[in-house]
Amino acid sequence: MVRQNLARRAALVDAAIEVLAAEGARGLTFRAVDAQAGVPTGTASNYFASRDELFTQAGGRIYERLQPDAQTIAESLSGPRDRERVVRLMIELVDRISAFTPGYLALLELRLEATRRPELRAVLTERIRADVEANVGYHLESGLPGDATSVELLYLAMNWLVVERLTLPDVFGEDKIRELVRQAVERILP
Amino acid sequence: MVRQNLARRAALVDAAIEVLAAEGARGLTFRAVDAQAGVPTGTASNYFASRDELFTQAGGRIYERLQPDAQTIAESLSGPRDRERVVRLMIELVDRISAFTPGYLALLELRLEATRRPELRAVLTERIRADVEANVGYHLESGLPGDATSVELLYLAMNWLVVERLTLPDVFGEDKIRELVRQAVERILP
DNA sequence: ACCGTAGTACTACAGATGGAGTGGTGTCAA
DNA sequence: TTGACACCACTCCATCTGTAGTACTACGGT
Repeated sequence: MVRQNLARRAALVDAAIEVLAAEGARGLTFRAVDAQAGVPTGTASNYFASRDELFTQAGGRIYERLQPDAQTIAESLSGPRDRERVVRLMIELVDRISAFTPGYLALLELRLEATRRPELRAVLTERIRADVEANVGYHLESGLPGDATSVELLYLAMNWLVVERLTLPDVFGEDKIRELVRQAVERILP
Repeated sequence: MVRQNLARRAALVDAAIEVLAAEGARGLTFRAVDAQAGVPTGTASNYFASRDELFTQAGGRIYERLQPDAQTIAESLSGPRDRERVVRLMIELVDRISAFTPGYLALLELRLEATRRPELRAVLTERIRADVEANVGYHLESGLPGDATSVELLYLAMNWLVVERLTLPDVFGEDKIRELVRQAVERILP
């Protein structure tokens, strides 16, 4: 029988994210999720019909957890709308993502797994397209400098910057990363 | 006994790259390499002392195979040194990487695996740092427009663009990708 | 206060897969 | 003849899935 305990279901999905980051996509098994969540063996089996469901639900959940909280958004809407503000927003973005390292690594694992699972690919494509569009829309409405293309280019650069930082931190140092964020904004924005 | 047949060893490393792309890091096993290379079970065990060695050797090999060939380099050194040339170089870069999809996907798998294997992390850090430096050096010496930071920013943007293209091709379409390459160059270069 | 029922938590087991490591045999060439 | 190698076989071990079954808990009805 499929279990309905929503708190436990959420805890299992969060555990799945941790497992993805720590063990990779192929390590995402019912057993591993059980262990990570600290619940008895067999529990995840009772909550998810298949591994595929584990992947798609993790993919749906990660984006919720990577979003800025209300306070961060509110702060970003105050003050001058200049390039310096965008620099600070981007630094905040990179730091926020880095603070949820397992989530971002899990997202990369899911992207790679999406090349093998059509259903997961559909979920991620939908989420990420919406995220990019939301960022563009937010940026344009807020009166910050830069057009849609600027936002997309910043999206590209910031994403890979985070990849570098999280996977091979010694390629660029911390200082260099901050500097690259600043330079990216200053050169990409008109 | 450790085997010395270099041709076969190379074939096994190349097979390892294919396995990484197709099965993920955790799927990189001696058995899987044997199967991919079409050699009898147990062969990879005779050539590599451990899975770790398989990872590091794959990491070392991928970058050789992602480099442009001599002809491409020669062509890039002829003609005018303007932004349009850089646009074409970047499009060539993105297409060349996309043409070796398993290699790039394997590299992503290796980056993720590097968060768990210090030895692999050291190898990749070394290779990638050298690659970035080489690109910067090449760019500056060739008289193309743009400074070191420009090259680094293009590196960031192009890498994630390839990630998008290879993992979730429907987020941006093909045309959009070309357009983003062009826009990246035009905005990042002075 | 009692009891039945539904939904869960937890345990256990059956069945199956797949991989690591190693030893041995046959082959070929110097 | 000797050394290196291709190929094959076998043992041991770790792990996963799927499901059945038991124990617990809360809650509504009486």
